[in-house]
Amino acid sequence: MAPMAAPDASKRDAILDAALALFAERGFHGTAVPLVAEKAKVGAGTLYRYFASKEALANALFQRSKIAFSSAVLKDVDPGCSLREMFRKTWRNMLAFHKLQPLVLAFLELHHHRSYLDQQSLLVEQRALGPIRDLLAAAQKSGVLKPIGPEVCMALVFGAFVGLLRAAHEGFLSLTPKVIDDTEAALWEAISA
Amino acid sequence: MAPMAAPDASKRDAILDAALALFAERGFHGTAVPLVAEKAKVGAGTLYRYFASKEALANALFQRSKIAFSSAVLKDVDPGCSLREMFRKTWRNMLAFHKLQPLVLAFLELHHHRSYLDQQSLLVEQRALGPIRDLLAAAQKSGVLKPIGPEVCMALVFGAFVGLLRAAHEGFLSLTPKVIDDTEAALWEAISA
Amino acid sequence: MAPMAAPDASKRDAILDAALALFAERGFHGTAVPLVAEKAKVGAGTLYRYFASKEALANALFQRSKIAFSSAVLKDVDPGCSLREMFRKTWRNMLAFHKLQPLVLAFLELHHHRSYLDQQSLLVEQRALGPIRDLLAAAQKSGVLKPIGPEVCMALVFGAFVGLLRAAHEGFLSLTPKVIDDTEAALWEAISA
Amino acid sequence: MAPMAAPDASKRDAILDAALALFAERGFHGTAVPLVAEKAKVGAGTLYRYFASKEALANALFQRSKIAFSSAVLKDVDPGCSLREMFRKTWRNMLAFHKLQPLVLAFLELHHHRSYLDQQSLLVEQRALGPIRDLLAAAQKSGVLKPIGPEVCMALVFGAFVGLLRAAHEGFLSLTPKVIDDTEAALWEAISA
DNA sequence: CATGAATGAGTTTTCATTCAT
DNA sequence: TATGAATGAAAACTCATTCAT
Repeated sequence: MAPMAAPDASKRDAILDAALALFAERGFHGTAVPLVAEKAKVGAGTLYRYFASKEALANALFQRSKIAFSSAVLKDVDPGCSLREMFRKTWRNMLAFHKLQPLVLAFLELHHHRSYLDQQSLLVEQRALGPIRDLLAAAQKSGVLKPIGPEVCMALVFGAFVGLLRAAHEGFLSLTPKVIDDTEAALWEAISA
Repeated sequence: MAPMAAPDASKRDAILDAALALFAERGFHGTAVPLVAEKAKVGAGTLYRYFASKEALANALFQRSKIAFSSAVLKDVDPGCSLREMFRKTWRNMLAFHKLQPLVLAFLELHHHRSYLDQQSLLVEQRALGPIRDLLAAAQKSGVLKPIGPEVCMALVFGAFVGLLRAAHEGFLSLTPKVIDDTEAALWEAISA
Repeated sequence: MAPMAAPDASKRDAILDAALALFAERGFHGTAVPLVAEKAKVGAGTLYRYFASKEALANALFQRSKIAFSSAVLKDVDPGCSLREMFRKTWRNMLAFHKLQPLVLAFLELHHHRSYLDQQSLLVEQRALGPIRDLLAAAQKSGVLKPIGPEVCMALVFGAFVGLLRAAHEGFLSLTPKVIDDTEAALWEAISA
Repeated sequence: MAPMAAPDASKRDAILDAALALFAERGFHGTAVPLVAEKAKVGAGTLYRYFASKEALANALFQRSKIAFSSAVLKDVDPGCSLREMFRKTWRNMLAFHKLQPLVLAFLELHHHRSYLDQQSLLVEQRALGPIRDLLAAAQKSGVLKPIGPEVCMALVFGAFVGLLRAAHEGFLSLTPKVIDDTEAALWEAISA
């Protein structure tokens, strides 16, 4: 009944990609399903062969996006490096991801997902943030970071990141290499002990 | 024809308040107009005597909210004080505003308004941020703050603020006085020269 | 949320009447809601102000129909009469009802309602048949009727009645006064001791 | 173009059997074609190699069912016997058929077929009932049965039969041997002169 | 003026049928 | 020949907006 299995993965991806672009731009409630289908170049009914409902589509997209971003954040971050170096790499990863896939972050961070996220998606979100949280917790214990709690630290850094994206998105500033380096340095001062 | 003027301001406010609660919770597209009318205890038709359309209502609400928040941010900030003191006051104002009117910030910051904001609203937003921007620009010129551009500075601080709100909203942390003071100190380190 | 209350009873009745005609002809699943609305001369959305769903409409119609028919069956049946007389009156009531409101019986008896009837409707059906069942049970106890159980007796008589309706409906026979009297006599022989 | 001929009779029967089960339970309009195909363990497209349309399938099923039942009714009815004996045998045949193939009668009698039956099906129905009608006509001429017309007689007996099935189906009574004998006797009294 | 019942265009979703494999 | 993924027309239902009262 619930066709979560994918007979044609490329079509499934096309639908997810179309949904990403539209949800990022207009939000979940502001996007009509036939519009997603049209952008994915499939019939409206076809979409329902891959996702049981509009909500199921949004959840699948949310999970794919969360995993993609959180994987990218810690990519090539060498645990042997100093925390200073790891933070620099992490920050650059985040901005590189934004450059490569701006829609993923626009979808994840510019919108409020509460009204349709299911348990599974919340779980995925928790798991995705786990490694980052753990890293911060260890760094705070070691005394390199301020003892303000890993959640607070994440909220500050990630909030600032989203703030920059949003400002860039709305044309208030441009994410030049200088801005990236400046903000990275500033945030390191904010969180380092 | 276009009844932008309101014969009964209290009724208009009731509609805006109802819209605030519902838009903050479910977003613009997820909220039905008759529901707003019901919550405001007016007839659905009456709402249209005060606002030309659902979009017009959302824009009016956005403007009221932006102005309310930006006024609160600089409230009682003494220009004679040190910038350090002014920043502390500003930060506390932001969190006090959140405590008093959490829905206003939930509406403004948890949702994406692009799809319905009109020129007027964008203008109001610009104007509301002007004084803060000017203050930061002056502080950067004077060398108290890092020379990272007032927009970047605002994006960092305000983004971090929203990040904290969001994390609190989703239950990851609690905005205790200690957290407020810690984050204020951390962000001052981030932006001060 | 569920608008079972009726602001305009005549419109509600118009919808029920339209649904009766269409459901009787094409059945529940074979009838589109907009068709019902059109026949009732209301907008498609209006129908949903009076009935929460297509199922709710069908249940309301079922209940109205069951009550109408079961009331008609025992109408003016004098408990002082002989059972023979009461049966004759009952039989004539059933056929008179059919003549007056053929659609009600077509809806009730030509279709299968299982897939959408709710608990309330089943209860109404039970209650509607109660008096008839009781009458038959008493008559069997008194020895006037064969001791075959009131349910069996009802099934025979009512089944034969529906069989006649169906045959008439399909053009195999005509319900003339002679047929009505003949069948009444025949069925009396079937059930009387 | 119209593949009324079937290359593989067993597959055709599987489809008819699947349709029988589903149509009996949910009715024609309430049953999805892919569901029929799935239950028949054939592809959805295959079904259309055996039946030109959903309607054609329903008509074929109706005809098969009508013929099966009407054949069963007069099975082993010895024309040399008394009419009393023939009626008894007929009645038992009907109930035996119900016991063996309850779905066939549920499909035929619990639903209304008007909206999709074609001319051919109506003809088959007529022909199937012919022998029974002829037998009754002869019996009425001979004076053994009441002179109420063979159609009326059939409507009474067959209607009562369906009434019993329906009551049993809905749990109001159980078709025990005693009930079967009692009703047979009662109906004989109803129709015999 | 205020209302809220009425509406029809728009929403999500289903399904009879086709056709590329 | 058999398949089942694909489809778009149509289903049930919602909602921004209007207008008679």
